[in-house]
Amino acid sequence: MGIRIYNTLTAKKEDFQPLQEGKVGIYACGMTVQEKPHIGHMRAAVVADVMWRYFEYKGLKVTLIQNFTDIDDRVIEKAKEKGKDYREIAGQNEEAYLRASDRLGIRRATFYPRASQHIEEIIRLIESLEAKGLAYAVDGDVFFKVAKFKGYGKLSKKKIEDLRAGARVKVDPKKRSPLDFALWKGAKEGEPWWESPWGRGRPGWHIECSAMSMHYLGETLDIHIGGADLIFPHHENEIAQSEAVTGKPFVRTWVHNEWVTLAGKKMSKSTGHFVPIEEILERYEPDVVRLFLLGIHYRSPLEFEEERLEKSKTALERLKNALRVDESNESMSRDSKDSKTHGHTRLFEEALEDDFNTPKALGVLFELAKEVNIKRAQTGLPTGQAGMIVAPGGAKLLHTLGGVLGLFQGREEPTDHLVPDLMDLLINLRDQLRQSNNFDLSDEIRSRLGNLGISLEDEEEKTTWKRK
RNA sequence: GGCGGCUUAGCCAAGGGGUUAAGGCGACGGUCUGCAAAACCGUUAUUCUCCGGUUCGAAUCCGGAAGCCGCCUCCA
Repeated sequence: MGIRIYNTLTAKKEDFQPLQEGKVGIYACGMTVQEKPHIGHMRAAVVADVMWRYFEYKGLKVTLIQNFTDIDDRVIEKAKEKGKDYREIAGQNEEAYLRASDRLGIRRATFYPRASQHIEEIIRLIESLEAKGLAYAVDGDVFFKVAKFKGYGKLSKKKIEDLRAGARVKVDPKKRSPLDFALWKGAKEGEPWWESPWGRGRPGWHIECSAMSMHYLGETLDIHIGGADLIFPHHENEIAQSEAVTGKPFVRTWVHNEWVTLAGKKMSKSTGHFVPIEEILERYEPDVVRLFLLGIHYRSPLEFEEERLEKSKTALERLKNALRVDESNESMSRDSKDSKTHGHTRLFEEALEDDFNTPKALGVLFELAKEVNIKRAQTGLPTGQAGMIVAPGGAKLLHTLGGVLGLFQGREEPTDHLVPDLMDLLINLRDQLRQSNNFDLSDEIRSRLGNLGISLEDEEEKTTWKRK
């Protein structure tokens, strides 16, 4: 079975076939950097990250382009508000984004182009639209003539007539039709600008993605991914601009993720109704957040609740406990011929190949964890050694498959040996107390370590410790 | 007004015409343990919002109702 992906354009799951054998080009709509990134931005990024990891697991080479919209009305507004240069605002939020992205183990995109760095390509694109009679300039602004593009509305399933009826936004009087959208905006006093054939100005919001995606990935992209709120008008407009110029299909598979909600309502930068990702990462380790995000299918809304993060935390512990094996033992790296684990691999792959069904894939991981634990219980060996017996097929596989979801990547592991050495010392002394039946004192040690965030587990042959 | 989505156990969440309706969290009982922890075993949905229909057979398909959410405007 190959990979099947739900395509917004056709409203169906389709067999995915890259344009070029063995290579996948993905363009991910990134954030407009007028505000801090929130958990919703990370959801979109994690979805793209898992796609990348799965494609790679299947031997495909992925190029992922993710833009930053650094020049746009909102960013300018924010800069004015704070009395700063727009580049400063954009830079700060970009950094915050990348910091959170790195912590969550989201792979760095191949490139992170910025709108402001591709003005030339943008201008060329607008010029060809103008030459083809699909764009018109009015007083320094340039608009796209929507009526001239057949198929407008095919992505969002909207009819032009309905849109007209529903238009409730004040229409720019310069537009010939309310549906037309800006490709280029003339600069007002005090705004950043670039020279152009239409005078000083800046690009409209939609054109940058067409220009940059085609610049890096070619005229037809395998996959374009973004939040469902971008379907209309953003992606609809991207299709219009791009296809009007090239005459080729712009994107083969459109992927849209649903959002993260807060109290049932969509998070949004513009309303301030959101939880910044950095605030969450102060309280939860990255894998907990990943588990939280992947615990529901990407096309369903996900409610942000503390309780769910807590559940994810406990659930992650379960996986990590199954994973605890003695890494010094070389049997860890052996491959297994265990048919049962092959079954798990197949189920895991089937889940992800069915439109990236991560909740189902996680279910397989939990079942696998159980297998590992059962073997451990049967052999009656302490964690490390029993882990080793099933590790090649069990714990090792769990680690590998978890890795496809971006879990257990060993980020932020302490490199300092002092703590482990001190723990060995403490455990050793406590063992002596236990052997002499001094349980009051040994329990006190355990309890006080607990207060420091360290839990001890006494097994038959040895005591293990971990951070809570 | 136009268009789309969702409703599965105490909570979260897969499934999507026919074997026992995945999995996680929680709860209860048991095993193990000096006591714990971790882990294991057992119990926790005769039923999938409601009402009709199609079918030998529906949680799954069709029609309708109710509730919730979204897009049509900046948003991941």
